[in-house]
Amino acid sequence: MISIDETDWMVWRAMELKQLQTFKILTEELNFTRTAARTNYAQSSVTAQIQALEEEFGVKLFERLGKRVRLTDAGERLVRFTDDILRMTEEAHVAVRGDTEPSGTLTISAVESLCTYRLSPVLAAFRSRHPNVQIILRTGICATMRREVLSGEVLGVHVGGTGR
Amino acid sequence: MISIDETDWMVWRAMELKQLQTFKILTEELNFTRTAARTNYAQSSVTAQIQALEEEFGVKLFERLGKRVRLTDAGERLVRFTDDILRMTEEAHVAVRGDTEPSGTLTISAVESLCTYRLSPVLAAFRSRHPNVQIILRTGICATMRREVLSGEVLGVHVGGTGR
DNA sequence: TAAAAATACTCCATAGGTATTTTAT
DNA sequence: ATAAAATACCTATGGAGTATTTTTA
Repeated sequence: MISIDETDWMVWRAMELKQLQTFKILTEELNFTRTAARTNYAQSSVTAQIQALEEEFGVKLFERLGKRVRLTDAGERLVRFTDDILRMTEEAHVAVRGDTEPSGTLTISAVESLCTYRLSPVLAAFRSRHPNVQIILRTGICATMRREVLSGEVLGVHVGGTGR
Repeated sequence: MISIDETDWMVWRAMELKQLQTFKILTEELNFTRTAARTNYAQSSVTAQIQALEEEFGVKLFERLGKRVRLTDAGERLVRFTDDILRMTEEAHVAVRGDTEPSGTLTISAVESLCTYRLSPVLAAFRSRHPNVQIILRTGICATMRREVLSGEVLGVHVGGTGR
């Protein structure tokens, strides 16, 4: 006789913060398409993420009533936790960096060739490490980097002062 | 003049629960190799996960002193959050499933061929959906499934009564 | 019939593994 | 000399996208 139990195995954890973030926004929007827009996912990706959560929990989180989307009871229960969990991850970010994190403004003067070939990857790395530092490039145009920034090749950076 | 700022971008969220789980175990073990064993990752994967966290936070979480590994101050700060975050995800699992989740013992009698070719994938799926159900197979040996279970092909299931 | 979610499929980034090198004791 | 972490490299998985179908108001 073979007995299968799970008591001394860690529960399989497929749920990820990324999904909880999407879930949270969907609870606000109650609309997959708008949620996709807000999260920069495709609509089908939102569906997939929510389905993955529903599969993990073994319950439906939303009722799909044609054009109406409603939270189920299980979804209501999850919402309380996700708010806390996501808030706590934000706090962790702040707390862990602590005081050691430089902030302020960094102004860099450079000739264009240097800027093009050397600086942009360095800045991308620097910025990912020190997001509280405002970076100002004191050079003419630096077309290549500007293109990279605008096209999103340099992650999470954008050219300021031009609207938005 | 090009000005780069991040103020109206959502903070990039790369941190995932999977990594926090590994981080937590590493804080207990203070040893990458043992952590790999406990988490069923390769040692290099543990390194990669921790490095990803360190990159996201922009600080070292552990001091590597040759054979000694120690938590940094930043690591100490993170540890408080991860405990809460991970505990909360566990609670979410329980709460969301609520009363709708079946529990108890499921006993199945089957001939060995059925068990081998049909049952084991079904059971794996069933079990991932209903982890509180104890499954008992009432057949002779069912060698194939036993092998799958022991070798980990059937995720998170193990043969009970043989001392872990 | 229109608006929204689910499905089918495709692709590629990357998470994770293996093998090796580096490092500190 | 040894034990442990980092690195280099590769591979396969699955997350995310596009296009399409299904659904129901």
